[in-house]
Amino acid sequence: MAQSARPLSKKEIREGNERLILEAAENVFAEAGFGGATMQLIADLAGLPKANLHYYFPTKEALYRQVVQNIFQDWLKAADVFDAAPGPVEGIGAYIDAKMEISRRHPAGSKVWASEVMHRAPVIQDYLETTLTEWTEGRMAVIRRWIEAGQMDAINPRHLLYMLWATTQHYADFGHQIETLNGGKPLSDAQWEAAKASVKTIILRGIGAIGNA
Amino acid sequence: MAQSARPLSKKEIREGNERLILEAAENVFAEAGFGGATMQLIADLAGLPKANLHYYFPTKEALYRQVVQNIFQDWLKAADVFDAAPGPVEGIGAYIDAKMEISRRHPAGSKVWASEVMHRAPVIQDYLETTLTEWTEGRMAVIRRWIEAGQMDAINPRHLLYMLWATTQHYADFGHQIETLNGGKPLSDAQWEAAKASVKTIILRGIGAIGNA
DNA sequence: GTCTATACACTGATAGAC
DNA sequence: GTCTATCAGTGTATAGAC
Repeated sequence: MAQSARPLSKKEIREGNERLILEAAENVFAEAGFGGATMQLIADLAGLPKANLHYYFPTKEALYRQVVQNIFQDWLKAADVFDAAPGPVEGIGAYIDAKMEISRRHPAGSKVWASEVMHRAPVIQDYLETTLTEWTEGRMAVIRRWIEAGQMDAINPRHLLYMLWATTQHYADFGHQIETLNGGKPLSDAQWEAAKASVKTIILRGIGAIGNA
Repeated sequence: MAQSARPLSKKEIREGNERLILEAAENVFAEAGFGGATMQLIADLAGLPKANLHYYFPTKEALYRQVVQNIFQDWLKAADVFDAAPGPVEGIGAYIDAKMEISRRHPAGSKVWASEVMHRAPVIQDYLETTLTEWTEGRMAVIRRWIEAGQMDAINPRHLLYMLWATTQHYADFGHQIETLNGGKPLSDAQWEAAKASVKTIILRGIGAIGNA
């Protein structure tokens, strides 16, 4: 309601519309896939004429590319908790919490990423080969240090990371299946807490970072 | 090379062509998604004219539906090992092995299923509500009996099942990402064995079904 | 920067000869 | 049962007035 008098600058208009379009695009790409999504659907959801989308993003693929890159950036941020932690209980525990929270709050982004990877990453293959590869190596080194320090069992670090990704993202990517098996209702707050607790308990016990109850 | 003389019966021709088409369709749907797949691509991969596809399957959606139903049937079969087992070590261990083997041998099917669920199951929603719901309830009952018998910890059975699905299917659905992180090469036999061993170790220890090494 | 009208390509599906 | 030719519908992208 503020700034009712001053007209928006061109930069502000651009940023506002781009955000509108990107948010709508993320949802439509998640629901329908790249091929099933149409610029018309995205335009309708964003509340703009279709031609305006092509004004801000030259092609459908350019728009899609921006959506995927934004998602990737969010995920990298969520991983900061990993390094700062003194051991696996804190580090992996916080990482599970962070990724489960992303699955809950931004399921569309997770689905777009999953779809992109399933289709052999036509748009973000370079990210997989550079940024993600380096990130993975770094986190594997952290896990190896925890193992050497006797803070957890000698688990294969790579497959542990895959299990963390798989389990947490499953709650977003297969959210519809989970909801159906929950009687058609979204998980309640308590059910989300139970999910997080189950994942953390099984994995942290499974790698020998905590003892039996 | 046998039967070079006798002409194929119409039934044999139909069955052979349907198998060809279904196999091609599974791969194309997995690679491109439902919206991105075209009847032309499927026809080319099957080595048949496009019009023949419509002779055997009236619409693209009917063909897709058959592909998804076949995948679902395969998965139900793989779950038989669960019930026959005397305890979680054998039951869950064999289930992990079976699902990892499916991810390795039929990754396309897994991807089609994942894509279908991610898009809110437009085709197999009824299966989720009936067959899958019943199957899940049955397996949860088995897990509860194991818990009551003291064969494993009091883990939430539902979230344990989700973790089993997530972890095993990840190796198919995200196979491209895993391959990229493996230097662009598919996992070797030894690496697949390491993957299976890691998953089984973490989960079976995590639920208290086996002790520390 | 916005939006209507439209060009152009492609896809699913069918008709009809063989 | 097979296959070429084709239609109707839809999608991306753009031109051009405002």
